[in-house]
Amino acid sequence: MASTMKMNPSTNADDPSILLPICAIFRRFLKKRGLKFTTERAVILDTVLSKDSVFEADQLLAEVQQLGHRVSRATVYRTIKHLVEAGIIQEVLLDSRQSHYQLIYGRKPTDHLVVADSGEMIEFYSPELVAIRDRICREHGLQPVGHRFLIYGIRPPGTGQSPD
Amino acid sequence: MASTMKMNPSTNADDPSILLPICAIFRRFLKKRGLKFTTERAVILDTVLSKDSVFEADQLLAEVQQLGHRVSRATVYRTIKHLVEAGIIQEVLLDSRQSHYQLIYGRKPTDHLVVADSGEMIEFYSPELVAIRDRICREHGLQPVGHRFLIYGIRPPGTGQSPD
DNA sequence: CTTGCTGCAAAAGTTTTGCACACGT
DNA sequence: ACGTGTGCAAAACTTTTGCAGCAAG
Repeated sequence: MASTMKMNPSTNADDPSILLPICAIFRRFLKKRGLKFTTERAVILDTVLSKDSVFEADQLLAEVQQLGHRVSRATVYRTIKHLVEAGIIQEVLLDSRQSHYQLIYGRKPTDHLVVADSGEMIEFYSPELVAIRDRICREHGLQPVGHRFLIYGIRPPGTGQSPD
Repeated sequence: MASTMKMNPSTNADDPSILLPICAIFRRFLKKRGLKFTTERAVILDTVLSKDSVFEADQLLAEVQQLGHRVSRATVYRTIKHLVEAGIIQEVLLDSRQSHYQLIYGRKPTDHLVVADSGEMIEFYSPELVAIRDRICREHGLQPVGHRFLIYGIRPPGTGQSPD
């Protein structure tokens, strides 16, 4: 277990000192583009920040509305796009039928180990993988700007977790 | 460039000796499940085999129809599902709006380096990456059954390929 | 005030499904 | 013959868009 960490790789609460509050980041981003920081965008951002793992647009909408806010699906989608552009969240390719997103601002890049049986997802961070990624990029004359590592595994027989 | 190969990692024509013809594989798979090997399925499989890289359902349909075959979109989707179950093709997560597939039977697992600017995709195979993948899986008590590595890179400034 | 934003509902795009008929085994 | 498969068209689903009124800077 030298290089992969099985706990949550980083919670933003860990050291808020080095980072501007994400809200400020977003406001600055919007201002720079002549866009407005509306109540809806604030509420959506807040909800995003409360999520500790991967989420979907529809789920986000549901949570926002459950909190009693009047926000439409269209606004959620529109805001997600801005959050991605602002570098606050990232699209995570998990499944081609629906978009998944993840908070990234101020977090180490995380990858996912998916338990094929149960769909359970384990986050991990492997600097080795990143090193290889960078080398492969360089070998092709490119500059790495991101990656997505998805590993699928099954529970070996007799682990006591058999699904059927 | 010790571990990544920049050419097409493997063409099925390379050594057909060790593998059953894919068509036979598919027939066997279908028979085992009490399913039928229809003309439509044969034509779709043939078209899949002719593709040397990632493809989409709609594109596949278009090609099949261009060859003068009367196949419906529904059948293409249904057949793709079987091909995946048979282990002949694999879904490749590239983009969350549309499913992408790739022939995998008899091929080394390949990963993709995506040039963010142009969308160009470079296939590569890295045994190191696979080794790390296997180790990470084992560390979590899982047995690796697959993976997906997607690296995004940009052309460094002054490479003469500037998009704008 | 000006400009962008929101909600709504309709549109767009991909994938799935129900049904009546046709075809492999 | 039986049980599946097929095409068609409609449905289901996620995401986008046009528009009229609304709100942030």
